[in-house]
Amino acid sequence: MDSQRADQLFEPPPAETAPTAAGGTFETRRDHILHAATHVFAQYGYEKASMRTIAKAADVSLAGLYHYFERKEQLLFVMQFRVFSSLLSNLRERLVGVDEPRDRLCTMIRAHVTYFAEHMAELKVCSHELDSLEGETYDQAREIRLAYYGLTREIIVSIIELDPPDYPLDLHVATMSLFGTLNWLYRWWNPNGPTSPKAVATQITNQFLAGISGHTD
Amino acid sequence: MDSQRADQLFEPPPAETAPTAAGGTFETRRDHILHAATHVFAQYGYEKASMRTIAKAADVSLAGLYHYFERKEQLLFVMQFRVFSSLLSNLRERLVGVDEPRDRLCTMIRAHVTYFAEHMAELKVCSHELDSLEGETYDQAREIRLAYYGLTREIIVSIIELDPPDYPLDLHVATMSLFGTLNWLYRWWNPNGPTSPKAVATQITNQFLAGISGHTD
DNA sequence: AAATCTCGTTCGAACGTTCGTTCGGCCGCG
DNA sequence: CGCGGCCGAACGAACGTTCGAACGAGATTT
Repeated sequence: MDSQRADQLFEPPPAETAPTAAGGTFETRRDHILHAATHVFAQYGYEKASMRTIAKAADVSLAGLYHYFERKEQLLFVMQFRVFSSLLSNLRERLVGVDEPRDRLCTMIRAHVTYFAEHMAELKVCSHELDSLEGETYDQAREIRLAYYGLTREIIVSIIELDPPDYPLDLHVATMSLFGTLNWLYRWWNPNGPTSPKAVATQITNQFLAGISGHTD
Repeated sequence: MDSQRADQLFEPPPAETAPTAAGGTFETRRDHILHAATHVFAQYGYEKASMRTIAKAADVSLAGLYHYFERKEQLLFVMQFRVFSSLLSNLRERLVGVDEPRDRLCTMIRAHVTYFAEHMAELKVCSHELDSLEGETYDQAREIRLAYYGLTREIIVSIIELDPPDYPLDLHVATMSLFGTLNWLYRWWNPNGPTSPKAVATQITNQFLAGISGHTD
């Protein structure tokens, strides 16, 4: 139970344990399994993905899988928690030194789209399986999502204050319409297809900026 | 098998069969079950929703449920097909006589948001369970979705031609960003909450119009 | 140096439950 | 009497999870 506490998820590798495993340290094997599970979740969906399928994808036995993760839910939780956390910390890093509100939004969207392009399966699962966690695990994942939302909303607020649009604009609606666009990407966009990450990020930024600052003439 | 052919889904009630059922005609009971199933799908998700739960929600026995729908998949398919069809036909109706491209977009968004507000569970399932169908049923549902997409895209095209934006704009990206905003509504918007359907529709319209017609000054 | 022990790692096999689906027959109306 | 509507009970399969044993390498004992 406590092994799912957030503050225990990023412990540094415990000194120098010598593993007999075929892949390296405990953490390395754990990451490998999590990575495999993520792709199975992305392909089949959380409910339809079975522990047996995940075990095969990770090249371990069914029982061996349970040596690294106590429950199926833990696979989803740890994955979501890591992704949301790195998404947020990555955004905070990139925003350092960027002061102009419009530049900050541009940075946020580019960071998100870039992260998506590099971690498609992860973000697909994070977008699609938001409600598959329950109880405390759901609350913990939700907490980070809210921080990510809050940060984005503040950026939008500062843009609005700088240049109010002609029409009344609800901030929650504006923020969620941006997240809608971003979180829907996994349904149609292939980062390796004809439309480059940069092109998508630029257009979404332009559209959204013009949308909330725009003047309906 | 053939009972899932699209053209057989909207047959008028077959003359005057006299049902012994507690609710009326065969079609009436079928609709009642479908309605109950939709809400179970919306609450639990398609995979996690069991036929037993659906049967209880519809107030029929498990075996009785199979008298109206051959397979679980058929419940989802018929529901999706009906919703997409009425969404499309409803939009076509409302667009009759509306010629100004911006008015047509406004009509489209208002129609979609209104439909969402009145059929929340249906659209939630349609948005979230797009990949839960397989094979021919998936293709049939996809076909109507594509028609809906095409109609929306054409509206956007005509707006662009009327007033090109300052920046290069990919039409597919623009259309999908609108659908992203609309299809993400079910995650956060409550039509009975403080933000009215009209307010949401108006703001999404304003934002998107300013977004694709906007001039980044 | 050999024997014993410890412990993290791995697995085959099974547990109990729930799933979608089916079958045989009961009921009541025309 | 016949037949569509309906159901209790069961089917086989798949699910998440558990258990006990085997394995191998390092530490400890003899």
